[in-house]
Amino acid sequence: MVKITDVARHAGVSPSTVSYALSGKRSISRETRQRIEASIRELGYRPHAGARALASSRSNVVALVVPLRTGMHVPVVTQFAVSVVTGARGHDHDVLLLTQEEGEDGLRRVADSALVDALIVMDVQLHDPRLPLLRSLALPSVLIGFPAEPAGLTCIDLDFRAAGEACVEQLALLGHRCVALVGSPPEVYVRQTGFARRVARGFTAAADRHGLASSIHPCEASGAAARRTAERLLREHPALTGVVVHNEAVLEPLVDAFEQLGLSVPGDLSVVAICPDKLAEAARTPLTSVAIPSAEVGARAVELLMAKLSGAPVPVSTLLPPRLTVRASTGPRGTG
Amino acid sequence: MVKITDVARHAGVSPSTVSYALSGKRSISRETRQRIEASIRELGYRPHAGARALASSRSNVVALVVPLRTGMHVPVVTQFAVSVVTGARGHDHDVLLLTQEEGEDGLRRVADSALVDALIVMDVQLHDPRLPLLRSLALPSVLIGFPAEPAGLTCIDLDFRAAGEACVEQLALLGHRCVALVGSPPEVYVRQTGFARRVARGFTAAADRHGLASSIHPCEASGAAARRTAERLLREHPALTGVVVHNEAVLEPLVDAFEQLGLSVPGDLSVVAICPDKLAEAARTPLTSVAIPSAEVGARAVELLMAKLSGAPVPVSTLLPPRLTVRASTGPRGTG
DNA sequence: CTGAAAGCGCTAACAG
DNA sequence: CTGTTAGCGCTTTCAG
Repeated sequence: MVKITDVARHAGVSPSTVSYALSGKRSISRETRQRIEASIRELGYRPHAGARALASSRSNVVALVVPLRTGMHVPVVTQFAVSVVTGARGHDHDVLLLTQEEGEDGLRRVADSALVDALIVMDVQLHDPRLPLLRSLALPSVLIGFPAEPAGLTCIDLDFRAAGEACVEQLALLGHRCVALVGSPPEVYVRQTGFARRVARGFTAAADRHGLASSIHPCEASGAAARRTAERLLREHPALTGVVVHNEAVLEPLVDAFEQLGLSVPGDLSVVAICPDKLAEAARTPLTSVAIPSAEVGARAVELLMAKLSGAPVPVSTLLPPRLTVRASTGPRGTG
Repeated sequence: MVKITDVARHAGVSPSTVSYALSGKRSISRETRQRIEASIRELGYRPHAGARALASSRSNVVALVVPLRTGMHVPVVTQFAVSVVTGARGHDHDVLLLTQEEGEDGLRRVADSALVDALIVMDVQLHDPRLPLLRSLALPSVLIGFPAEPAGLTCIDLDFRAAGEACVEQLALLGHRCVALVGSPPEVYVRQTGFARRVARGFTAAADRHGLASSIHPCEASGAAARRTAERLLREHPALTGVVVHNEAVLEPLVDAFEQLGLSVPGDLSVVAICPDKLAEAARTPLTSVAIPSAEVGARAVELLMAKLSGAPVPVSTLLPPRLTVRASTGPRGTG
């Protein structure tokens, strides 16, 4: 293994100079730096991560805690994780992958052992048991999703409330008077996941504001459940002409079900989804949708974390504004 | 921060004794060990990962390189990653997440800096550019998937050739005489991914062995492509009664298309999938399938890696035998 | 602008 | 069965 003293000798300087050349923490004459850089390249030097972490109290690794629960849309989580890795690499950090399963002990373990020097936690619940720990930990952290009480933390997410509102606004604009929200599976609401509730709140608030009749329907993530939900909607709300879907798994099955029940989309029924753009575009009937920008959330989360690591102040809350794209699944009421 | 000397003082022993109590590398009297354990608990001691890595030349971290290419089924990759993390934690290791994007440089970086002490690489191509590096690296590695020449490496995967064969055997058993394989998207074949080809080989070999007419059809991962493929199959192969599908994204759309074209499954057409059991079970018509056991592959990969880390010899190749489960999508020929 | 030297916290000989 | 001690490779004062 080639070490810093090897490079120093080869370049005819002291180890500390090599160290400073690498970190940029003090100025080095142009000539010296070039000699050092040449030596590094020539010898193939790579600083020992452990030694560096020991001496500097910085591991340059961030932990990413990913959820494994049912009801989470896997591609969204994955996309997010990938953008975190990419973003972290851009700041010379690596990413340690932790599963929800490890819980608070896992967080404490990687924090106390100085394995990582910051944390990104996904899928935060309204009353997440990890919150007290995260607040007390010396390490900076960024949460994806909003707990009931974000004070003392740093949280980021799509503004799901505004997303729910935007969907209704769009339907109202098109003249619809009776709308329904097909939401996440019941267990997602039960375990008090913030984003599901926020969509529901925004949906209801906007509907009330515009004087629309509205109802909310949690839905399991299966084709059969989608079918049942569609039947129930038509039976219980005969005046229904606008549907907001916040459930990736049932997007296509739901539209299929409506059509098999004799309704055309968007002729008889307009559908607005809250989902990744990719999904909305790929649907047989491309769906008008509010994007879930996983990659952007991931990138921003890393930026926030790096800011905190460098001591910069960051906002407690970062809410990304919803972006609605009109596609083929919406139209004015009564076109059919 | 509480360090090993604090624990040693508190327990009235030397630091090395604490270290040995932790590692188990030499025997400690029952009484001493208990005193040490009590002190550790009481003080909340957690060894500094960097210091430990520096002194022991072991980071207890393994790198996992995940693919990001199109045509990979995201849930399969994710499931695999999760089982690697879980397995690694079971051996007191953590997992560093790397993306394919980083390529060979990324591998070299984490290896040379001693950030990790072993590698798991997914989605290995037949002539993967990382192979020479992996062969030359001092670190042990395990590959998911088989390159053209696995000598000098450690590879594990489902036996996709046998999987392709098993599907055909099942169809032959049911009396089918003309079969087709709907495969991965064309780009997967083009970039020479081993598993796609192996399925095709097994499929063809078994068909020939049983005297069945057979054909192979790569298929894009979209509903529209599934529909086109279905139409084409019926047009070009009117005698077709058995279809093997190795493409998670088109499973449901393909069956839907067949039915919309007037064929019943399994009445007129039997369908066998190669996909995760979950998908096969969740389909509207539960699909007879050969399982893609991501979790098992991940767990086994970790076991192989840990064996290598401990110096034990491991086989170059580990092929998991296919497991076929009969569900509702297959039946004897001519039932319709 | 550069060097010398003192650790960072832990492990693993070596010694008993 | 336990203690002493010499590093592991790097960063960062302190000194010049």
